[in-house]
This record gives sequence, structure tokens and C-alpha cells, in this order.
Amino acid sequence: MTTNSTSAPVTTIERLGNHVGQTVTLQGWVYDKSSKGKLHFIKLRDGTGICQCVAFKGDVSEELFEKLGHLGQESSLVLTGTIKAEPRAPGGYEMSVKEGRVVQQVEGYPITPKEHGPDFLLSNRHLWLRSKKQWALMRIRDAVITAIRRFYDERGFVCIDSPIFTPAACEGTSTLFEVQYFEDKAYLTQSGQLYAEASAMAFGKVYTFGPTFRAEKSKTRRHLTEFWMLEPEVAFADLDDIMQLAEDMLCYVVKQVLERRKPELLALERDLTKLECIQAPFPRLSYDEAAKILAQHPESTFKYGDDFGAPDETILSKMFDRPVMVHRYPKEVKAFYMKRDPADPSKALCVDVLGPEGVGEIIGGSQREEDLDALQGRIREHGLPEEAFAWYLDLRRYGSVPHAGFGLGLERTVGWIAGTEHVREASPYPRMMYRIYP
RNA sequence: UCCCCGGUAGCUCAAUGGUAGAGCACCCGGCUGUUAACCGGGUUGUUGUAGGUUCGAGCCCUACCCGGGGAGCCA
Repeated sequence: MTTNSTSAPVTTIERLGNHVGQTVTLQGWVYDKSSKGKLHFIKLRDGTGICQCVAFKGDVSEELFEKLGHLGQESSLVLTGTIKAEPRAPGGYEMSVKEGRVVQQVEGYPITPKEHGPDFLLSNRHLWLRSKKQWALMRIRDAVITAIRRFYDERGFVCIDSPIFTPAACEGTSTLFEVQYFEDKAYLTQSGQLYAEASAMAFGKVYTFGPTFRAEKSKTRRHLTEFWMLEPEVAFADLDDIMQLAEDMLCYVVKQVLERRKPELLALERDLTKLECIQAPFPRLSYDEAAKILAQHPESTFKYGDDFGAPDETILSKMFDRPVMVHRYPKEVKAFYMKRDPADPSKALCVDVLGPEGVGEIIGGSQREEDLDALQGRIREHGLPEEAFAWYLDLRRYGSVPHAGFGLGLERTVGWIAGTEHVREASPYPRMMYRIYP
């Protein structure tokens, strides 16, 4: 067993640029290895990046050289050596190994550098996360989350999270997951919005950001049964205000990701020009304007008055190089809490933001009905249990004000920015209709 | 819930109704600059499950199981 006799400082691969010419220690896992006679090339992965470590026979002990030659993928090890700039090495830096210690030698790691199918990879999600592209994706997801929180913090919003256990349906439409709550039934939340409205009346500008659940049997690349949703809610705001907010936020988030995660985007072979053009102003279409476009489109089966289907959204989003905001849908296809447009009471004051490149809806929002009588009537029309909404109606009894907000689907947004085909890859441990392992 | 596609070695896939195959992975040997290395040798099977048709089924038929894509619904 080789031990570190030197006291070389431990560092990480992302900081190697500060250590050129120095002897340092890296701790990580074998990402890939190839040997050529009297030298081993070990691509070491430490969570912050990948560094090629070269061990020449003669530079290290016989025992270590032999051990390094038998390392399987994902063997864990600690290596000490000198760092040099090396154009032949991926990443630009390379370690000349002097000493090392194998923490665990591994055989038979399931995910090889070759091709694998989605079923196999999803069953091995706990290991798949170590792969380069999944690693890049999760780092982009992290940057999106951080950017969102920064954005709202800078604008004076307060994060007030909504509960995950709820006593009843929020909107009365989606199928919910039912859980046993002591002696009673409860449901996993499908949206934190109603609570965000209450929070907004207490704090002015708020957002809630957490997991939401839909028990719908959706099997498409846009659907998860568990996904994270960001929901800002603003007192004294109208539809135009939150459309502006959504536009500002998306521009900010994309800019931050471009600044902080460019290597990760490139690792995913993302076309950066598609992100660089995400600039205000975004195109805005009324439902009526969008309906006219679809009526003239040969591939659309859209009928006026219907909600847009997924193919219709794709047609609309492909017309623009940035997100398109479609507003003022017919009230019949939208939720009970949305305020009517005073200029046309058949329409709701709402907006859907459709991501570009055919990714579909990433944001849905609205101005909320603040009038007590109107809202009560709406709850009855929809056949919702009034008792369950008593607290929600209180918000219209005690200092009701115009207010508005929206919900953003995190995984769809990450998938769009990262350019992935499926939302499931934008979630670290995706939950889908037929998949709850690992 | 509905429509379409698929299930063969650890992985990715091939195999007119007629002996179950390849590449990769893995193991052994060789090589001082590999980037999915290369060269030589070797190991790898309840063809998703259960029936049926047939002299003979991985292939045809029925049912079921598992997964993928899409519709609806939504973010």
C-alpha cells in the first residue's frame, strides 16, 4: 500500500489552473483509462471536472503502476503529482502521477463509454449522473435555480414556500396523488399558487419554489409526475406586470447560464446562438391572433374556442427565435381563479409562455379574480367544495387587491436551455408514470 | 384511457420457419502519448412470460408482463 509521504495540498480539478508547476493531490474516480505499455492514462473525475493523469512506469512504485493498470471504470482513488499545462489533454491540464492510493478497485461498472438505451440508463440513474453529459445538465440545472433565486432576491421578493400536503385540489382539474394523512386523506400539491396568493397579501412580492405532483397518466417527453415549479405572486400587479416579470426573468436566467455554464452547454453540444438571442422584447400574441395563425396553418386541427394542443403550441413556438407569450384565452379553457378581461368578458386575463424550438409551455400565469362574489360564483360553477376554499375566499374579504402571478416548470426550462430532448434528463431522479426506481 | 413501436449475451444490435451471431464491455499477453486507442488470444445465452400452430418457432397466432414514443391533460 502506497501512502502519501508528501503533504501535497488536496485540490479540485476546476482549480487546477492555479496549480501549474505545483505538486497537488486529487481525489476522485476513474472516468476512463487506457494504457500503452509502460504508461497509463487515467481520466480522473472528481465532481468538479475531469483531469487526465499520466503514470509512467519508473515514476511511480512498481506496486502502484501494477494497480493502476487494473483499475476498472469508477474505481475510487487518490493521486498525487505535478500539474502542467498540456494541450494534448482534455481540459488543458494534466497530472504527472508520482504517488497514489487506490481506495476501492472496481470491476464491472455497468455504464460503459459506449451507447446505451434510455431504459437501461434510467434504471441506472444513480450511476448515470456521473456521466459527462448528465453532470453538465445538473450543473446547468443548478445555475438555473441559483439565477432564479438571485433574480427574485434582487427584486425584493420573499421566498415563502407552500405546503406539499394539501387538504384538497387546488384547481379541481388535475388528478392528484392521494396519501394517508393520519385518519384523513390528503393530496400531494399540484401547485403552490393559492398559498402564494395568501403569502403575497402578507409580504407583497413572494415566490414559492418546490416540488409539485401530477397523477395524470402522461407519457411524453414533456411530462414528469413530480417536477419543480417556481411560482411568483405579486400584490397590486396586473397581467401586463407579470408578463413583463416573466420576460425579465427568462432573459436574466439565460444570461446567467451563458455566463456561468458555457463549458457545460458546449459539452452538451448546445447551439449557443439559440440562447444568445433570448432578449427582450418577446413576441406577444393574443389568443385571437394565435387562432388566426393556426386557422391558416395546414397542419393544425385547431378549432376556435379550444385550448391549443401540443402540436399547435409547436407551430406557434417555431415561428419565433425567442419565447412567445400568448395571452387572453377563452375563459372556458382556463382555471376558475383567473380574472375576466373587462374589455372582453369571454376571455381570461392569462398568459402562456411557449419556449422556442418547439419545447412547448414553460410558463402559465394570470391575473387573479380579486372580487369575492365573482370568485364564489366561479367556485360553485366549477362544482368545487366551498368549505375547502374558505381561507382562500378570506383573501378577498380582508383587503383584497388586484394581484397576479405565474408558474414556471423548472425541468422544462432546464431542458429548453440545455437543449435536451426529454424533461426526464433535466431532473436528477425523474419520476414518471412507469418509473419510480431508483 | 386510447394509438403506434419495441423486448435476443453485462450493453448496442443482427439472424428467409431449418446448427444462436457480431461489435463493445470483461479477462490474459504486447506496446512511452492515448482521446470511443490499437494488435493477438479467451469467457459470455431460460431469445420478456405462458399457451398454441408446425416435422421444426427468436421469427407465425393468442393472452399477459415490462419499457419507449405520441394523444388527451398540463408546467
